[in-house]
Amino acid sequence: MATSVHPKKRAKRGNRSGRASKAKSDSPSAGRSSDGPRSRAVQKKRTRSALMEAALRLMSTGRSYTSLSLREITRGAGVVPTSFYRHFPDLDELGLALVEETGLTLRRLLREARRADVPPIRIIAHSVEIYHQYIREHRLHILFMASERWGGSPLIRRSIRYETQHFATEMAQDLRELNLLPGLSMATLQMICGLVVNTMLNAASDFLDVPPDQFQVEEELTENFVRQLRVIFLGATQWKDKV
Amino acid sequence: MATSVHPKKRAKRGNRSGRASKAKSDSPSAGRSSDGPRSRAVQKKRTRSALMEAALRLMSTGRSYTSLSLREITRGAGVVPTSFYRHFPDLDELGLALVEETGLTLRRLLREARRADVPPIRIIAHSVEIYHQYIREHRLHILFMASERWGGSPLIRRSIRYETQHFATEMAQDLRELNLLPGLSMATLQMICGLVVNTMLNAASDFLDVPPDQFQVEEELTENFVRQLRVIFLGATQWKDKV
DNA sequence: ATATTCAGTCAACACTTGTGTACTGAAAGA
DNA sequence: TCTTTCAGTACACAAGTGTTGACTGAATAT
Repeated sequence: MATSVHPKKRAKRGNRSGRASKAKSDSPSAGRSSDGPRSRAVQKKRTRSALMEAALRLMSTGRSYTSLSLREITRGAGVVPTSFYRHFPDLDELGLALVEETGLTLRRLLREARRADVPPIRIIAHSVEIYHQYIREHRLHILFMASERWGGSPLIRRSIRYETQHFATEMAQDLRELNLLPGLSMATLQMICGLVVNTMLNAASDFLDVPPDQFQVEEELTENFVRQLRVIFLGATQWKDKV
Repeated sequence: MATSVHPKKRAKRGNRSGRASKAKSDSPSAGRSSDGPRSRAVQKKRTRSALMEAALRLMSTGRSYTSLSLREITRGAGVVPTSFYRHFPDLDELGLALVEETGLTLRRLLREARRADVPPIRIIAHSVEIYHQYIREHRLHILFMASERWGGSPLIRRSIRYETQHFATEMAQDLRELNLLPGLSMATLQMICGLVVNTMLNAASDFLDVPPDQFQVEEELTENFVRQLRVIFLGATQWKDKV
């Protein structure tokens, strides 16, 4: 307050940690505390996911995964830095675990959207609703996926690419089975689904960049997203595979 | 004077460099060397762009901008770390300068593609060719733009978003003037161009992740990109604005 | 000719970083 | 019961970080 005689320092990059972090030593707080059954295996899993969760949490203020440090993450998980190596050899490996976890829930999303017995005219809007809700529920995972897709680590990038391609493929198969877009080759369906997935992730990123209380903006973004999907599917119905 | 109680805490960013980085001292090498006219102003500009160039160069091996350190950049520019502040108050500000520079060349691209008097059937393929070449020429700038679009710094993100929106708007105006897609409202054109721009940037990212000698893969990606644009424009021609 | 400006340098600061080695103590295995 | 395993800790180290303040000397301004 009064002490800010210093010339205005520019807001630095993302790092707003919040904690004054006077603690000189790394502070264990979840290490081996009070509650629950303490079998070795479950405790290990617990810490492991505490680490993953901490990483996501640190990203939730707009920072990129690559800019997180090992120490920050362990600090956020309430564990001493060296403990990290009991779970992952590497920060990259933590990232890969996150990708995998996200991929799992993505597939669950697809399964849910799949058994939508709604009239074909409503199918886009309905899927978007599911997706919309999904984004809110798994906010941080999606954030991670969408922003590290072209982020700093080549390994993570590759892994995400694999996951999204897989996702697109499954989606293409669904389209085929539901017999929407009849007469399109699998390759074409795949191409279209790739476009859809990209549009989904872009929309998610846009979405997650607005503070969660801006209802008006959310509404607009969703509207725009639905329209873009409409354009794509409109184009898809007109597509003729060359023979 | 100046109570030396600096509350400055925030300064971290990951450097997971891995390289051995032998250079112990910061090495000036472009500071005030040999060639050319040395007026103060031009020399300043020279160093400034050396810094920007260094940042891009460091990113060209797959690292994200947010993970670069100030010292790395100055080292890459052949200048002592403290010199940085003569040009930018901040790493964010360097990033913003890069965004601006990229935006300029983007607009040049658009101007070039605009005066394409090719038959409408060829217009997509032709534009893609221009874009393709453009990506190769400005590889690093595009890389920066496409990957920091959802990268670590909120400021940079915002700035890139602004730039791409601007780009989409100009593109929409072009479409209107060329009278392709007649009968679509400006809002709809804007929505469609937003989709196109996203697709462009996604394609660029995919593209830049492929080592530059993989001709086959490049070909495939381009093909896919063209097809996706076709779907979009096909959809656009079918679109009916509600009245 | 003299004074001023200011891009770049230098040395030092307080701090964070990743990781190695040795230790601890409770859970699991015998 | 005794022994082994191993998640988490404590401490240490070399190396990197952003930023400060004082200094230098050539290009400008007077």
